[in-house]
Amino acid sequence: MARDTASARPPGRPRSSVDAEVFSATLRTVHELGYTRATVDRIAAAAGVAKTTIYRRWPSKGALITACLVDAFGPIPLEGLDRSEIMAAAIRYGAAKIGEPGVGPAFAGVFTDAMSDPSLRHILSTRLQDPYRLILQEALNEPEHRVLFFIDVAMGTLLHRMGMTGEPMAEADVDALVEMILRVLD
Amino acid sequence: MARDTASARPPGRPRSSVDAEVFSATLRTVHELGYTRATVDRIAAAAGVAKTTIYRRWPSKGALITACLVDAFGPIPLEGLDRSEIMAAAIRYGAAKIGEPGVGPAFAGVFTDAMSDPSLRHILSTRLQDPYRLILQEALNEPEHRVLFFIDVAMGTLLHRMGMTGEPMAEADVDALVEMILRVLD
DNA sequence: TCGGTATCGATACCGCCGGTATCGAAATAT
DNA sequence: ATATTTCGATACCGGCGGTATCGATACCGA
Repeated sequence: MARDTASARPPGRPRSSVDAEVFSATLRTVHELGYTRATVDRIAAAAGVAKTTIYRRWPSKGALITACLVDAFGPIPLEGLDRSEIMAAAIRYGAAKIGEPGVGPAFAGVFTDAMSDPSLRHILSTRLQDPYRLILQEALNEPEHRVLFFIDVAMGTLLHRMGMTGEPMAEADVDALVEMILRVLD
Repeated sequence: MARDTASARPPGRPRSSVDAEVFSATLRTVHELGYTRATVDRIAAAAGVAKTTIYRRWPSKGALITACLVDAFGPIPLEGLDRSEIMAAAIRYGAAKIGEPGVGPAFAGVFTDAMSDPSLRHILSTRLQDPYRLILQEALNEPEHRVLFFIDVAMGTLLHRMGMTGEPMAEADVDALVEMILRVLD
Protein backbone atom coordinates (compact mmCIF):
# COMPACT_ATOMS: atom_id res chain seq x y z
CA MET A 1 0.00 0.00 0.00
CA ALA A 2 0.94 3.65 -0.23
CA ARG A 3 2.54 4.96 2.92
CA ASP A 4 0.35 6.92 5.22
CA THR A 5 2.02 10.27 4.66
CA ALA A 6 -0.59 12.12 6.69
CA SER A 7 -0.17 10.23 9.94
CA ALA A 8 3.59 9.72 9.67
CA ARG A 9 5.12 11.73 12.42
CA PRO A 10 7.59 14.23 10.96
CA PRO A 11 11.21 14.04 12.02
CA GLY A 12 12.81 16.38 14.48
CA ARG A 13 11.86 17.53 17.92
CA PRO A 14 8.07 17.44 18.36
CA ARG A 15 6.16 20.49 19.38
CA SER A 16 5.55 20.85 23.07
CA SER A 17 1.86 21.01 23.91
CA VAL A 18 1.54 24.58 25.08
CA ASP A 19 -1.37 25.74 22.95
CA ALA A 20 -3.78 25.63 25.87
CA GLU A 21 -1.35 27.63 28.00
CA VAL A 22 -0.97 30.22 25.24
CA PHE A 23 -4.72 30.55 24.73
CA SER A 24 -5.30 30.95 28.45
CA ALA A 25 -2.54 33.53 28.73
CA THR A 26 -3.91 35.38 25.70
CA LEU A 27 -7.39 35.82 27.16
CA ARG A 28 -5.96 36.68 30.55
CA THR A 29 -3.69 39.36 29.09
CA VAL A 30 -6.38 40.82 26.83
CA HIS A 31 -8.73 40.91 29.78
CA GLU A 32 -6.22 42.80 31.89
CA LEU A 33 -4.74 45.17 29.33
CA GLY A 34 -7.11 45.28 26.36
CA TYR A 35 -6.48 44.23 22.80
CA THR A 36 -3.95 46.87 21.81
CA ARG A 37 -1.75 46.66 24.92
CA ALA A 38 -1.90 42.87 24.98
CA THR A 39 1.37 42.60 23.09
CA VAL A 40 2.72 39.33 21.83
CA ASP A 41 5.70 39.74 24.13
CA ARG A 42 3.45 40.03 27.16
CA ILE A 43 1.27 37.11 26.08
CA ALA A 44 4.35 34.97 25.58
CA ALA A 45 5.70 35.93 28.99
CA ALA A 46 2.35 35.19 30.64
CA ALA A 47 2.33 31.76 28.98
CA GLY A 48 5.93 31.05 30.00
CA VAL A 49 6.90 30.73 26.37
CA ALA A 50 9.27 32.51 23.99
CA LYS A 51 7.82 34.96 21.46
CA THR A 52 9.43 32.98 18.66
CA THR A 53 7.44 29.94 19.69
CA ILE A 54 4.21 31.86 19.21
CA TYR A 55 5.19 33.16 15.78
CA ARG A 56 6.24 29.65 14.79
CA ARG A 57 2.66 28.47 15.31
CA TRP A 58 0.50 31.44 14.32
CA PRO A 59 1.43 33.81 11.50
CA SER A 60 0.25 37.02 13.15
CA LYS A 61 -1.27 38.43 16.29
CA GLY A 62 -4.67 38.52 14.62
CA ALA A 63 -4.43 34.84 13.71
CA LEU A 64 -3.43 34.00 17.27
CA ILE A 65 -6.40 35.86 18.71
CA THR A 66 -8.73 34.21 16.19
CA ALA A 67 -7.44 30.75 17.06
CA CYS A 68 -7.85 31.64 20.70
CA LEU A 69 -11.48 32.64 20.09
CA VAL A 70 -12.19 29.46 18.15
CA ASP A 71 -10.83 27.51 21.11
CA ALA A 72 -12.79 29.60 23.61
CA PHE A 73 -16.14 29.27 21.87
CA GLY A 74 -16.00 25.57 21.10
CA PRO A 75 -19.03 23.51 20.15
CA ILE A 76 -22.55 24.58 21.13
CA PRO A 77 -24.55 22.00 23.06
CA LEU A 78 -27.83 21.72 21.15
CA GLU A 79 -28.99 18.13 21.71
CA GLY A 80 -32.66 17.36 21.87
CA LEU A 81 -33.96 20.86 21.30
CA ASP A 82 -36.62 22.08 18.91
CA ARG A 83 -36.21 25.03 16.53
CA SER A 84 -36.96 27.80 18.98
CA GLU A 85 -34.93 26.22 21.73
CA ILE A 86 -31.96 25.79 19.43
CA MET A 87 -31.99 29.43 18.42
CA ALA A 88 -32.44 30.61 21.98
CA ALA A 89 -29.69 28.35 23.27
CA ALA A 90 -27.29 29.53 20.57
CA ILE A 91 -27.88 33.18 21.38
CA ARG A 92 -27.51 32.65 25.12
CA TYR A 93 -24.40 30.59 24.51
CA GLY A 94 -22.88 33.45 22.50
CA ALA A 95 -23.85 35.97 25.16
CA ALA A 96 -22.25 33.89 27.89
CA LYS A 97 -19.04 33.40 25.92
CA ILE A 98 -18.73 37.08 25.05
CA GLY A 99 -19.14 37.80 28.73
CA GLU A 100 -16.16 35.66 29.70
CA PRO A 101 -13.04 37.63 30.61
CA GLY A 102 -11.15 38.86 27.56
CA VAL A 103 -13.41 37.34 24.94
CA GLY A 104 -15.29 40.55 24.12
CA PRO A 105 -12.24 42.78 23.62
CA ALA A 106 -10.43 40.02 21.74
CA PHE A 107 -13.40 39.63 19.41
CA ALA A 108 -13.69 43.35 18.80
CA GLY A 109 -9.98 43.70 18.21
CA VAL A 110 -9.68 40.97 15.64
CA PHE A 111 -12.81 42.40 14.11
CA THR A 112 -11.24 45.76 13.56
CA ASP A 113 -8.12 44.28 12.07
CA ALA A 114 -10.23 42.09 9.81
CA MET A 115 -12.12 45.04 8.40
CA SER A 116 -9.10 46.11 6.43
CA ASP A 117 -7.20 42.83 6.19
CA PRO A 118 -8.83 40.41 3.74
CA SER A 119 -6.66 37.46 4.74
CA LEU A 120 -7.52 37.84 8.41
CA ARG A 121 -11.16 38.34 7.48
CA HIS A 122 -11.04 35.04 5.64
CA ILE A 123 -9.61 33.27 8.66
CA LEU A 124 -12.19 34.84 10.94
CA SER A 125 -15.07 34.00 8.64
CA THR A 126 -14.11 30.41 7.87
CA ARG A 127 -12.62 29.31 11.17
CA LEU A 128 -14.92 31.01 13.62
CA GLN A 129 -18.22 31.88 11.93
CA ASP A 130 -18.67 29.10 9.40
CA PRO A 131 -18.80 26.18 11.86
CA TYR A 132 -21.68 27.79 13.72
CA ARG A 133 -23.33 28.86 10.51
CA LEU A 134 -23.30 25.32 9.16
CA ILE A 135 -24.55 23.79 12.38
CA LEU A 136 -27.40 26.29 12.58
CA GLN A 137 -28.30 25.89 8.91
CA GLU A 138 -28.70 22.18 9.48
CA ALA A 139 -30.37 22.35 12.87
CA LEU A 140 -32.84 25.05 11.88
CA ASN A 141 -33.26 24.03 8.24
CA GLU A 142 -32.79 27.63 7.21
CA PRO A 143 -30.99 29.05 4.15
CA GLU A 144 -27.48 30.45 4.50
CA HIS A 145 -28.35 34.11 4.15
CA ARG A 146 -30.95 33.95 6.91
CA VAL A 147 -28.58 32.25 9.34
CA LEU A 148 -25.91 34.82 8.53
CA PHE A 149 -28.43 37.54 9.28
CA PHE A 150 -29.26 36.01 12.66
CA ILE A 151 -25.58 35.76 13.53
CA ASP A 152 -25.06 39.40 12.58
CA VAL A 153 -27.94 40.48 14.78
CA ALA A 154 -27.06 38.39 17.81
CA MET A 155 -23.28 38.82 17.86
CA GLY A 156 -23.37 42.40 16.63
CA THR A 157 -25.82 43.45 19.31
CA LEU A 158 -23.86 41.78 22.09
CA LEU A 159 -20.55 43.26 20.93
CA HIS A 160 -21.98 46.75 20.44
CA ARG A 161 -23.32 46.76 23.96
CA MET A 162 -19.98 45.70 25.34
CA GLY A 163 -18.13 48.31 23.28
CA MET A 164 -20.34 51.12 24.51
CA THR A 165 -20.61 50.14 28.15
CA GLY A 166 -17.49 48.06 28.72
CA GLU A 167 -19.56 45.30 30.24
CA PRO A 168 -21.53 42.36 28.85
CA MET A 169 -25.23 42.73 28.20
CA ALA A 170 -27.51 42.23 31.20
CA GLU A 171 -29.69 39.16 31.31
CA ALA A 172 -32.96 41.03 30.81
CA ASP A 173 -31.67 42.54 27.57
CA VAL A 174 -30.43 39.17 26.38
CA ASP A 175 -33.95 37.92 26.99
CA ALA A 176 -35.30 40.73 24.82
CA LEU A 177 -32.77 39.87 22.13
CA VAL A 178 -33.80 36.22 22.15
CA GLU A 179 -37.46 37.12 22.01
CA MET A 180 -36.96 39.52 19.12
CA ILE A 181 -35.09 36.99 17.01
CA LEU A 182 -37.50 34.17 17.82
CA ARG A 183 -40.36 36.32 16.60
CA VAL A 184 -38.63 36.61 13.23
CA LEU A 185 -37.62 32.97 13.10
CA ASP A 186 -41.13 31.54 13.27
CA MET B 1 -22.79 92.70 34.08
CA ALA B 2 -20.15 90.00 34.04
CA ARG B 3 -18.12 89.98 30.90
CA ASP B 4 -18.91 87.38 28.32
CA THR B 5 -15.85 85.28 28.85
CA ALA B 6 -17.11 82.56 26.53
CA SER B 7 -17.53 84.71 23.42
CA ALA B 8 -14.46 86.93 23.97
CA ARG B 9 -11.98 86.00 21.32
CA PRO B 10 -8.73 84.89 22.93
CA PRO B 11 -5.51 86.71 22.03
CA GLY B 12 -2.85 85.33 19.73
CA ARG B 13 -3.00 83.84 16.27
CA PRO B 14 -6.42 82.32 15.62
CA ARG B 15 -6.80 78.74 14.57
CA SER B 16 -6.97 78.16 10.87
CA SER B 17 -10.20 76.42 9.84
CA VAL B 18 -8.87 73.09 8.72
CA ASP B 19 -11.12 70.76 10.71
CA ALA B 20 -13.18 69.86 7.64
CA GLU B 21 -10.01 69.11 5.68
CA VAL B 22 -8.70 66.91 8.50
CA PHE B 23 -11.98 64.99 8.81
CA SER B 24 -12.12 64.43 5.08
CA ALA B 25 -8.51 63.29 4.98
CA THR B 26 -9.13 61.00 7.95
CA LEU B 27 -11.99 59.12 6.32
CA ARG B 28 -10.14 58.99 3.03
CA THR B 29 -7.03 57.52 4.66
CA VAL B 30 -8.95 55.03 6.79
CA HIS B 31 -10.87 53.96 3.71
CA GLU B 32 -7.67 53.36 1.75
CA LEU B 33 -5.47 51.84 4.44
CA GLY B 34 -7.72 50.68 7.28
CA TYR B 35 -7.80 51.88 10.86
CA THR B 36 -4.44 50.57 12.01
CA ARG B 37 -2.39 51.72 9.03
CA ALA B 38 -4.14 55.07 8.91
CA THR B 39 -1.41 56.71 10.97
CA VAL B 40 -1.66 60.24 12.26
CA ASP B 41 1.33 61.16 10.12
CA ARG B 42 -0.42 59.98 6.98
CA ILE B 43 -3.70 61.67 7.90
CA ALA B 44 -1.86 64.92 8.55
CA ALA B 45 -0.03 64.67 5.22
CA ALA B 46 -3.27 63.92 3.38
CA ALA B 47 -4.85 66.98 4.98
CA GLY B 48 -1.87 69.17 4.16
CA VAL B 49 -1.31 69.85 7.85
CA ALA B 50 1.44 69.21 10.37
CA LYS B 51 1.04 66.37 12.84
CA THR B 52 1.49 68.81 15.71
CA THR B 53 -1.56 70.73 14.53
CA ILE B 54 -3.68 67.61 14.86
CA TYR B 55 -2.44 66.81 18.34
CA ARG B 56 -3.06 70.43 19.34
CA ARG B 57 -6.77 69.96 18.61
CA TRP B 58 -7.48 66.33 19.51
CA PRO B 59 -5.79 64.55 22.41
CA SER B 60 -5.39 61.17 20.73
CA LYS B 61 -5.96 59.27 17.54
CA GLY B 62 -9.10 57.72 19.01
CA ALA B 63 -10.51 61.13 19.89
CA LEU B 64 -9.76 62.37 16.39
CA ILE B 65 -11.57 59.44 14.82
CA THR B 66 -14.51 59.88 17.17
CA ALA B 67 -14.80 63.58 16.33
CA CYS B 68 -14.57 62.63 12.68
CA LEU B 69 -17.46 60.19 13.12
CA VAL B 70 -19.57 62.73 14.97
CA ASP B 71 -19.01 65.11 12.07
CA ALA B 72 -19.75 62.41 9.49
CA PHE B 73 -23.00 61.26 11.04
CA GLY B 74 -24.50 64.66 11.78
CA PRO B 75 -28.18 65.21 12.54
CA ILE B 76 -30.86 62.76 11.38
CA PRO B 77 -33.67 64.26 9.31
CA LEU B 78 -36.83 63.09 11.04
CA GLU B 79 -39.40 65.83 10.38
CA GLY B 80 -43.04 64.97 9.99
CA LEU B 81 -42.72 61.23 10.54
CA ASP B 82 -44.71 58.97 12.80
CA ARG B 83 -43.25 56.45 15.22
CA SER B 84 -42.61 53.64 12.77
CA GLU B 85 -41.27 55.98 10.13
CA ILE B 86 -38.90 57.61 12.58
CA MET B 87 -37.44 54.29 13.63
CA ALA B 88 -37.14 53.07 10.06
CA ALA B 89 -35.56 56.31 8.90
CA ALA B 90 -33.04 56.25 11.75
CA ILE B 91 -31.96 52.69 10.95
CA ARG B 92 -31.64 53.37 7.23
CA TYR B 93 -29.75 56.56 7.98
CA GLY B 94 -27.28 54.60 10.10
CA ALA B 95 -26.92 51.95 7.43
CA ALA B 96 -26.22 54.54 4.77
CA LYS B 97 -23.64 56.33 6.89
CA ILE B 98 -21.82 53.13 7.83
CA GLY B 99 -21.68 52.34 4.13
CA GLU B 100 -19.85 55.56 3.31
CA PRO B 101 -16.14 55.11 2.60
CA GLY B 102 -14.07 54.79 5.75
CA VAL B 103 -16.91 55.15 8.24
CA GLY B 104 -17.28 51.45 8.98
CA PRO B 105 -13.60 50.73 9.67
CA ALA B 106 -13.25 53.98 11.63
CA PHE B 107 -16.22 53.04 13.79
CA ALA B 108 -14.93 49.55 14.43
CA GLY B 109 -11.46 50.82 15.21
CA VAL B 110 -12.50 53.37 17.77
CA PHE B 111 -14.82 50.72 19.14
CA THR B 112 -12.00 48.34 19.81
CA ASP B 113 -9.89 50.99 21.47
CA ALA B 114 -12.88 52.03 23.57
CA MET B 115 -13.40 48.53 24.91
CA SER B 116 -10.32 48.85 27.07
CA ASP B 117 -10.02 52.63 27.36
CA PRO B 118 -12.67 54.10 29.68
CA SER B 119 -11.93 57.70 28.77
CA LEU B 120 -12.31 57.03 25.06
CA ARG B 121 -15.43 55.01 25.79
CA HIS B 122 -16.85 58.01 27.60
CA ILE B 123 -16.14 60.27 24.63
CA LEU B 124 -17.67 57.78 22.24
CA SER B 125 -20.75 57.27 24.36
CA THR B 126 -21.47 60.93 25.14
CA ARG B 127 -20.41 62.61 21.91
CA LEU B 128 -21.63 60.10 19.36
CA GLN B 129 -24.32 57.90 20.88
CA ASP B 130 -26.05 60.19 23.36
CA PRO B 131 -27.28 62.79 20.86
CA TYR B 132 -29.10 60.14 18.86
CA ARG B 133 -30.31 58.41 21.98
CA LEU B 134 -31.88 61.60 23.31
CA ILE B 135 -33.48 62.50 20.00
CA LEU B 136 -34.96 59.03 19.69
CA GLN B 137 -36.15 58.94 23.28
CA GLU B 138 -38.08 62.14 22.65
CA ALA B 139 -39.31 61.31 19.17
CA LEU B 140 -40.45 57.80 20.06
CA ASN B 141 -41.46 58.50 23.65
CA GLU B 142 -39.55 55.43 24.77
CA PRO B 143 -37.49 54.89 27.93
CA GLU B 144 -33.71 55.13 27.78
CA HIS B 145 -32.94 51.45 28.14
CA ARG B 146 -35.20 50.52 25.24
CA VAL B 147 -33.65 53.09 22.92
CA LEU B 148 -30.19 51.90 23.90
CA PHE B 149 -31.26 48.37 23.05
CA PHE B 150 -32.49 49.44 19.62
CA ILE B 151 -29.22 51.25 18.94
CA ASP B 152 -27.25 48.17 19.96
CA VAL B 153 -29.26 45.99 17.63
CA ALA B 154 -29.17 48.29 14.62
CA MET B 155 -25.60 49.53 14.79
CA GLY B 156 -24.22 46.24 16.05
CA THR B 157 -25.82 44.26 13.25
CA LEU B 158 -24.60 46.66 10.57
CA LEU B 159 -21.07 46.71 11.93
CA HIS B 160 -20.88 42.95 12.38
CA ARG B 161 -21.90 42.39 8.79
CA MET B 162 -19.25 44.81 7.59
CA GLY B 163 -16.59 43.22 9.76
CA MET B 164 -17.32 39.74 8.47
CA THR B 165 -17.77 40.57 4.80
CA GLY B 166 -15.82 43.78 4.37
CA GLU B 167 -18.80 45.41 2.69
CA PRO B 168 -21.89 47.21 3.95
CA MET B 169 -25.11 45.28 4.41
CA ALA B 170 -27.21 44.80 1.28
CA GLU B 171 -30.49 46.64 1.00
CA ALA B 172 -32.67 43.55 1.37
CA ASP B 173 -31.04 42.70 4.68
CA VAL B 174 -31.42 46.27 5.89
CA ASP B 175 -35.11 45.89 5.07
CA ALA B 176 -35.24 42.75 7.21
CA LEU B 177 -33.47 44.56 10.03
CA VAL B 178 -35.97 47.43 9.90
CA GLU B 179 -38.89 45.04 9.84
CA MET B 180 -37.57 43.05 12.78
CA ILE B 181 -37.08 46.11 14.97
CA LEU B 182 -40.42 47.63 13.98
CA ARG B 183 -42.12 44.47 15.07
CA VAL B 184 -40.64 44.90 18.53
CA LEU B 185 -41.30 48.62 18.69
CA ASP B 186 -45.07 48.42 18.31
C1' DT C 1 25.41 5.04 20.16
C1' DC C 2 25.34 8.41 16.69
C1' DG C 3 23.85 11.69 13.10
C1' DG C 4 19.75 14.14 11.15
C1' DT C 5 16.06 17.05 11.94
C1' DA C 6 13.03 20.28 13.91
C1' DT C 7 11.55 22.85 17.95
C1' DC C 8 12.93 25.18 22.06
C1' DG C 9 14.34 29.76 24.75
C1' DA C 10 17.07 33.85 24.48
C1' DT C 11 18.52 37.76 22.31
C1' DA C 12 19.21 41.20 19.10
C1' DC C 13 17.45 43.67 15.54
C1' DC C 14 14.39 46.39 11.99
C1' DG C 15 10.81 49.59 10.59
C1' DC C 16 7.09 51.88 12.05
C1' DC C 17 3.71 54.20 15.09
C1' DG C 18 1.57 57.20 18.90
C1' DG C 19 2.78 60.97 21.23
C1' DT C 20 5.95 64.92 22.99
C1' DA C 21 9.28 68.68 22.73
C1' DT C 22 11.35 72.39 20.46
C1' DC C 23 11.99 76.02 17.27
C1' DG C 24 11.52 80.07 14.28
C1' DA C 25 7.87 82.06 11.32
C1' DA C 26 3.32 83.93 10.82
C1' DA C 27 -1.08 85.94 12.33
C1' DT C 28 -3.98 88.46 15.26
C1' DA C 29 -5.24 92.28 19.10
C1' DT C 30 -3.92 96.21 21.56
C1' DA D 1 5.86 97.65 18.30
C1' DT D 2 4.68 94.07 21.63
C1' DA D 3 2.37 90.25 23.55
C1' DT D 4 0.17 86.08 22.56
C1' DT D 5 -1.00 82.05 20.18
C1' DT D 6 -0.96 78.87 16.27
C1' DC D 7 1.52 77.36 12.46
C1' DG D 8 4.89 73.92 9.91
C1' DA D 9 9.10 71.39 10.40
C1' DT D 10 11.96 68.45 12.70
C1' DA D 11 13.83 65.57 15.96
C1' DC D 12 13.11 62.52 19.44
C1' DC D 13 11.30 58.67 22.77
C1' DG D 14 9.33 54.23 24.16
C1' DG D 15 7.12 50.53 22.51
C1' DC D 16 5.17 47.19 19.19
C1' DG D 17 4.72 43.54 15.33
C1' DG D 18 7.57 40.69 13.14
C1' DT D 19 12.21 38.50 11.63
C1' DA D 20 16.78 36.50 12.12
C1' DT D 21 20.14 34.07 14.56
C1' DC D 22 22.12 30.84 17.77
C1' DG D 23 23.22 27.15 20.90
C1' DA D 24 20.55 23.76 23.48
C1' DT D 25 17.27 20.03 23.45
C1' DA D 26 14.18 16.20 22.14
C1' DC D 27 12.85 12.87 19.07
C1' DC D 28 13.66 9.31 15.10
C1' DG D 29 16.03 5.87 12.45
C1' DA D 30 20.16 3.26 11.52
